[in-house]
Amino acid sequence: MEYNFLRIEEKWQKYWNQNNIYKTDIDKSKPKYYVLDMFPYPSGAGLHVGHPLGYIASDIYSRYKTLKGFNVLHPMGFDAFGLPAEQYAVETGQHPEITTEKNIERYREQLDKLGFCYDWDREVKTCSPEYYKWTQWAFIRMFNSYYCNDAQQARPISELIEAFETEGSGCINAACNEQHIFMAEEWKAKSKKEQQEILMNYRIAYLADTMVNWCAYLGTVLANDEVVNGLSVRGGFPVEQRKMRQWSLRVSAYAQRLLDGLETIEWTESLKETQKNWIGRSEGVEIRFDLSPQGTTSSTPSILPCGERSIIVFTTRADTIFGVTFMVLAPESEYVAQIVTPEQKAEVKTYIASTKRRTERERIADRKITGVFSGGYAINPFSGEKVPIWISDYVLAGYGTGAIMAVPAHDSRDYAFAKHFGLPIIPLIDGCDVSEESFDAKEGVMVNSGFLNGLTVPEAIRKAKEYISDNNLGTIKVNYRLRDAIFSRQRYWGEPFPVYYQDGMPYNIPEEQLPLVLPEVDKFLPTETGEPPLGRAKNWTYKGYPLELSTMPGFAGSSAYYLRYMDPHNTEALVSKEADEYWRNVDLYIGGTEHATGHLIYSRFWNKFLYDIGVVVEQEPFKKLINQGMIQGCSNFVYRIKGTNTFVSYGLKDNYDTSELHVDVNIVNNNILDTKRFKLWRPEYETAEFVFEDGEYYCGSAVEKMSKSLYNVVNPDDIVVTYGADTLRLYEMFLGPLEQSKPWDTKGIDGVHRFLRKFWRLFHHSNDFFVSEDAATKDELKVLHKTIKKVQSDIESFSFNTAVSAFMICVNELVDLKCNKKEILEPLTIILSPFAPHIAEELWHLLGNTASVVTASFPEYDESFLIENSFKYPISFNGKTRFKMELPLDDDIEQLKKTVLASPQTQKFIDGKEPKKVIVVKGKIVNIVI
RNA sequence: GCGGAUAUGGCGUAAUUGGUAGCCGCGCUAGAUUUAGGAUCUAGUGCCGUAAGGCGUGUGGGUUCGAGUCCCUCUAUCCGCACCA
Repeated sequence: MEYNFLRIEEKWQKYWNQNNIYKTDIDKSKPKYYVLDMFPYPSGAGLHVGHPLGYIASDIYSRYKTLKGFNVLHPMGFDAFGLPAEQYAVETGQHPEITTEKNIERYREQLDKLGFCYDWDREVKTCSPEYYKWTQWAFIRMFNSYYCNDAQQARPISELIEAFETEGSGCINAACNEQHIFMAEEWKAKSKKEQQEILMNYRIAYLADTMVNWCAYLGTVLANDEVVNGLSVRGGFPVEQRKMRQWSLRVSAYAQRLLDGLETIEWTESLKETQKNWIGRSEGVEIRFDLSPQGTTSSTPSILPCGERSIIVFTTRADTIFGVTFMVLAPESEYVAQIVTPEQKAEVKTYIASTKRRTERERIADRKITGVFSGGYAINPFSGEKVPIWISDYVLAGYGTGAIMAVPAHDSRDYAFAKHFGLPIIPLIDGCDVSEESFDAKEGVMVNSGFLNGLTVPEAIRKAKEYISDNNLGTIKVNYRLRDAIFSRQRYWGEPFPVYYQDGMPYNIPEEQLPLVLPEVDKFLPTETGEPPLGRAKNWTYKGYPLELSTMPGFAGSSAYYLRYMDPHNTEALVSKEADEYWRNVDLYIGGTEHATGHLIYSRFWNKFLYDIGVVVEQEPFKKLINQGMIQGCSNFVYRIKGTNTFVSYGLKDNYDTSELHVDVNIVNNNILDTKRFKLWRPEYETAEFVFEDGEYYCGSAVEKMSKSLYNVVNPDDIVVTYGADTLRLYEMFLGPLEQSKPWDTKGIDGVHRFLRKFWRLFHHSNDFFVSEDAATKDELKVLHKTIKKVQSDIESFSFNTAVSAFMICVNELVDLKCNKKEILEPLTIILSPFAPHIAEELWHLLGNTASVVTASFPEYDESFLIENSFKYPISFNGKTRFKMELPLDDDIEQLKKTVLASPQTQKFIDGKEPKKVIVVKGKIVNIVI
């Protein structure tokens, strides 16, 4: 009986399915373990061999944890709202739901073939109303909450209203867009609409005019993480900055907690670093520069903050204030209008118009130094000097106060600007040379700096800060780069906002009337008047009031899905208290790095919000996170002689004028082209001729992204048919460390497949399953215990490649020992089962066990047996290892030394002399110095 | 520019965490079996050398009886952030 993987895999997949082997329930008698994969977006292309890498790893770990006695939650679902299905709908008119369902079905089929242990009863789809009801629900809660900076948590908006009614806004320290100062009486005198407008400033989900990334081609706004280098991540279309009225989530209020939380979770340093960069905390001061009287237009009354004629800037280098030689405002800054003098007005206007025309992409592409003098001056608060105020687009309106103090000697951007416009540069650090470039490092001793002279930079920063707060020149302030997340998308295929408009102000639909189901539309395009597709829906109103026309972005549905898996069918709550308190959070999360600044930030924010309002018990959603590497494609090329249909082999291509063409990797083996299949591949190659090299046609190769258009996609279904799911699983793990990216290489798969067949044959004699009931020998037991120990520690450290190797070594050794004993096979079956569940299950049953192997428990290894029987310690002389020696485990070091020194091998090396030194490490003789 | 990571045979990788560098697999070489191919089995395979031996973990240095592993220098590659004041 050969190893018939197709029969075995089909049989057991059916059995697991029918017997609900992977059904999970709350079981308080066992410790829980929650293993989660980042759920996929079901694209039309289906899975390629790269996708399952993380899924295989999480499946192995889940099965292992189950064998270890944990109650393991291992669910799967689909992130089903999104642009591709909608783009397809726009082009074909087919409803995105149909496309999505079809794709999900295909994904499910492919996943099932790999033998994963998902509890499919818990499947979630973000596009189903039962699911997005809770996305909408969370939105309403955010809408009805504000962020209290004192308590550092979200609080109900009703508390804010109460405070306004009793004490006015003075006592409130809350995250907001714009401070409003009013007394309780003033609040009460305001109209409902005015009150709502003020409250909108505080809500965690709020509507505001914000600068957004507008992608005209996609017809929607995008979040910051969806834009890279001024192009949309999806599609690569240009994105411009535009002011629009949009929903946003006040993620920035959580910046510090998002930062602090990183210290409590086991993520890789690089991922934490990425998030730290994205949050971008910087400590500094906000300092006030008063305007020089002749520098302002006397006709405009000042409405600047603090009620004074001044500019507030943010700096992390308070120590360099003596070196400020000019100031710069962002072109969009609200200060600009106040400061520009009549003489400069025309020039400034022209400049601002020109910066507006430039997209962000252009600004990044050609870093031309541009700017214009405003005509105004400010007073340096430290030196009393008068400094000119400029306007330039190198200062960002969205960060800090949109205005900076420029210290050209110690900031490279200010330096470039100063050189370009001929502004003075004052060096402040002893001995630094600023004739060619600025000195940006935070080191050295201060000079030219009044009361800071003689201090080192860190000391000077501290002292300057002290001086500023003592003299009421400004405040100590922490700034974050993290912005609020723009939450509206002018698209169809997303969650509708549970919001209607009355008198121009938004109000939420009552929670008990959720879900607000996505309406039908005739087309998936914007309306003729430029409204989002929902503008086409009939009766899209609530109690006669118009409903919001935007939908939520992709990250809305993926932000709390891990909670829904805990209690997926609950119609009363996102997750029940009981389920949440049992499952708590994800113990192991596996997925790609591409979500570092998107999903993984939003999810953490969303979770913290739910924590604040008492829905969840854990502050962090994902305790441990592993980023699996990408599996790249290995493309092959053929070389066609230009103007002919003749193809020349790789080694000879330089003798001809050729063009390089991608060829389907599935008709290439070992870089050798199957010319017959090549001719059949496409009609135009039917008459192809070849110039061979040693009788073969060799292809060129390169590592590229796995993609349909590069003909380098390897489909897991094909591998499963040829080798079986168990081989694919083992091979993907064997390829290398989980976190590393690596090219797919079909060549090596034979080795792994051979191993499984060898293992199978070891327990089959003349076509029958055969195991011996004899007791195992010491050597056989040693092989077993060594393997258990190694595989266990490898799984626990997620080193699955070495675990597979260990198993292969084990089988080789058992073959050498001709061991086919039940006593050995039974535990081996269990430890193999996470990796190759089908063959393990088959052997398990052939051994006469009826219950499924997943209910067995992971075998223990016997440490003392291993120690007793693992001998051969290396013995070195003068640091050079000469031989291995069998030594007993002995605490008596003196006795050990004697044994070693007395041995004939040692005598040969020390040649009768007395050794100078004997070094013993961990109870073993290691080195003898002669 | 700032930050993170990596560097070992022809290739993917391993090294009990400071103790025989190259496990396991691919590939390659030779042989056995087979009508042939495939499959299987046996032996070999870091480099130089007929051999003895020597050299070897990106570079240069250091600590140590002993370094792929620890410290410093440089180099290369990959990733993240980037007019963030």
